[in-house]
Amino acid sequence: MVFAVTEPKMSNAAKPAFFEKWGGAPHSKQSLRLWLRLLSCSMIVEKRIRVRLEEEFETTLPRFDVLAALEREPDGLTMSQLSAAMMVSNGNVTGVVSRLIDDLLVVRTTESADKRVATVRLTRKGREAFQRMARVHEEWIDHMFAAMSEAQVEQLMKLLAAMRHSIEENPI
Amino acid sequence: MVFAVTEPKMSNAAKPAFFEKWGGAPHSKQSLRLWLRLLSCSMIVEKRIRVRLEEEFETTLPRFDVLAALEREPDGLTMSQLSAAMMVSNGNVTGVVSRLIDDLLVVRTTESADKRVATVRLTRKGREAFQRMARVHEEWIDHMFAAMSEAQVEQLMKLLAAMRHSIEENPI
DNA sequence: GCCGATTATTTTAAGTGTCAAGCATTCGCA
DNA sequence: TGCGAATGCTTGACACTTAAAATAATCGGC
Repeated sequence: MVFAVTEPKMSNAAKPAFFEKWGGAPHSKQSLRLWLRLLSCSMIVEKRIRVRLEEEFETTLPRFDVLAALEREPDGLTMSQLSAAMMVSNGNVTGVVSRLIDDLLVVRTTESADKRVATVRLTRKGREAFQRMARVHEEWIDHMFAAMSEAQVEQLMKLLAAMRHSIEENPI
Repeated sequence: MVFAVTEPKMSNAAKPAFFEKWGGAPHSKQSLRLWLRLLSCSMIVEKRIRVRLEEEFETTLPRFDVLAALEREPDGLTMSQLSAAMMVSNGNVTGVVSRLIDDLLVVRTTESADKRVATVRLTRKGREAFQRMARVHEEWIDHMFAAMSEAQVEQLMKLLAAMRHSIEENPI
């Protein structure tokens, strides 16, 4: 999981102001603890999904993600659109798509006037495979979060939105 | 993950096609949304840390994680303990540690009575390198979460603990 | 003491991820 | 019209990740 090209990077100019303001404060330790707790939740869920996708469908998360992105676009996506949608590098998408082509789940054509552009589309087999997986995938998630109340889920949604705001307002 | 990427935009056109078609009970849809939101926060922070570790220290997150685990154990850890601590496979640790040895940041010895066991320890250079990185790493995290109030952080800690409970009570 | 089972670790194969370099193709502009 | 720059994509080198096979050392029962 590494950053894609599209993510804006912070200039060094923004750094000093922050370090003086926050460095070493008690808030800091708590931030680190929060991050580690968030990360462990995320990693546990993600690993389970990976294992189950492998066990049930003999597939991987990146493959599932590509199919999910294409399922929403009947007219297909170019390789660049796909890599932007998945926030992974262009070269990475090439490999994942190649393997999906080998399995006849997607097709790649160059029907555009611009012969550089490759368009990727789900095949019927790919669409059916994805829909089968997506249904079960949602059940896994629902099951894992079953012990949380609606109120907790609501509250967590709000706080994560706040976190995301904070992250995006404060790029490193 | 595609889900993480597209999640923030899901209030637009993309949502109905996927969710209304495959969503089950309302709680289910909400669980999936929660997971996607959590994942996107986690991924953004993680990718930033990776990029910054590379830019500032020419190192990677797995290497940093190994050093962090060893820093807490002056007597070192065996390869198995290390792989358990990092929650990654045994074979994976072998490669990361090998590269750290090449850089003289850790040492691996077989001083135990049991000659199968390899013990890994930080070198002085490794300890100093880690401490330098850890200080800045904590500042990055603190900076990214700076816009959140103490109360929000507290609340989020509680809710994530609840989530973790739910996940562990409900293995897929 | 010996031999099979267990344990610790490494190796291997395949997939995922990055960046940088390379190859076509197309665009922009003189 | 033609030529250098920009664009879309693939390839290659390297790191990380897993599961499974291989290797090596120890343990246990006889």
